[in-house]
Amino acid sequence: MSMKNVPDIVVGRLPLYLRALSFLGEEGRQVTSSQELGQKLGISPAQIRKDLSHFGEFGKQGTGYDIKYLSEQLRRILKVTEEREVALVGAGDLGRALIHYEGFAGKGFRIALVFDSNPQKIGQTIGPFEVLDSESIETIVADRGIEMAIVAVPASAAQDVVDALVRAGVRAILNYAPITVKVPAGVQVQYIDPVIHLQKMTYYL
Amino acid sequence: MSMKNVPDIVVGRLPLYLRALSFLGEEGRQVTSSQELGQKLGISPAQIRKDLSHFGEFGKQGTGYDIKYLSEQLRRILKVTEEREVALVGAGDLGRALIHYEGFAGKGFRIALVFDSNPQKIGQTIGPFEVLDSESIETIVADRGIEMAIVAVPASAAQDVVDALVRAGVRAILNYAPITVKVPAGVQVQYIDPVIHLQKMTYYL
DNA sequence: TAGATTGTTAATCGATTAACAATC
DNA sequence: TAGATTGTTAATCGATTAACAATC
Repeated sequence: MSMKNVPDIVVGRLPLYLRALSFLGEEGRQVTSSQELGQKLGISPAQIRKDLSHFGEFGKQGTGYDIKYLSEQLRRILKVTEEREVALVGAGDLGRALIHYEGFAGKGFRIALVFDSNPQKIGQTIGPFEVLDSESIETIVADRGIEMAIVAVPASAAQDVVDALVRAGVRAILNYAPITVKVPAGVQVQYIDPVIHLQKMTYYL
Repeated sequence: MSMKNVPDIVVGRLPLYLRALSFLGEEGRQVTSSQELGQKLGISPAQIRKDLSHFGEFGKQGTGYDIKYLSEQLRRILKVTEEREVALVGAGDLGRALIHYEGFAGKGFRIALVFDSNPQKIGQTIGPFEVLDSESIETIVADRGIEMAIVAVPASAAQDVVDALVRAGVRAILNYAPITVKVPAGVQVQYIDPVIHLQKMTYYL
């Protein structure tokens, strides 16, 4: 199904295209062009057309791209047409923020389980969730067939949590802990660390 | 002061090197090598040496790098030897999580001001902060000479907040709102959006 | 038709890697 | 010394851009 050999960096831009298209759609727009998208995203029009050409032909010469159609195609390519269940580990401040975050809806994800290892938090109710014991990650996540997880625990706990998730069959992890974790081949990890982003910028100040 | 023309992508890796060195230091280690760092970060040793060579010579043949010394040099290069004050806009769940986040300490940043536009939140105390009215961003941030900010408001409010920050003299913004914002040349923006990271990974599932 | 914009090719540009002399 | 690892060069690899025929 997925095209032969699309560079990672190209795949990484598709979600940005999809997000920009969503905004245009919400503004009631019907069509757009590689030029307009590029303008909004700070990416050259040529690059956008080249990126899309890895997956097919989605535009019309002289007209541009139908926003709804291209959005559908990108959702299909990215496999976010359905909402996937995501396990969240860590019910601290960040975990709570993620539970209450409304930005997942309609973008392909839904938090389905929440774990924490703190006995004071286990059993507690946060939003629509009862916090489960992290000890049960392996059994519950595996039973439910969940493939994605978000790790929002302290750095010291992150590797153990990731190991448990991997044993449970999770194949994609978004890690908020400020540590590079080890995972077997075939398991993907993405990192979010505000310090890293801030430090990148101070160099240029 | 800053070296001629170091590629962005190289600058972007320096914080990762610094973070890895910090961990090694905390483990009591004295020296490391490009090979070990590469192993931990999933980056080739040659690339690490090349990256560092943009800024000087920090290692010893046959031995490797003194962890403390290289850390100091990287902190100097990244300009995170002192703690910079950061303005936080948005005192919702995410804002609270950032206020309570302990990972900024010692990494070069300290949240110094917190703003929100919700009258119910203004004046409230969160951790050590009184929440200030977003209307006062321009005056207060400018008075205090703050150059960096974190935006943790809904997408619909983000551009206005960014505009106010820019008018206040902020030159580096970490934006958690899922929207690409417009800023004048000379102002940097970094983005954190969990949906984007998750969507990148589903492609490979 | 005239104007606009795609998809694609070829050229350019830049980043990564392999290899090794230098040297600790 | 022998072994290890740096800093750097040159080669390779890959990504971006410019340009344009095709065509809506």
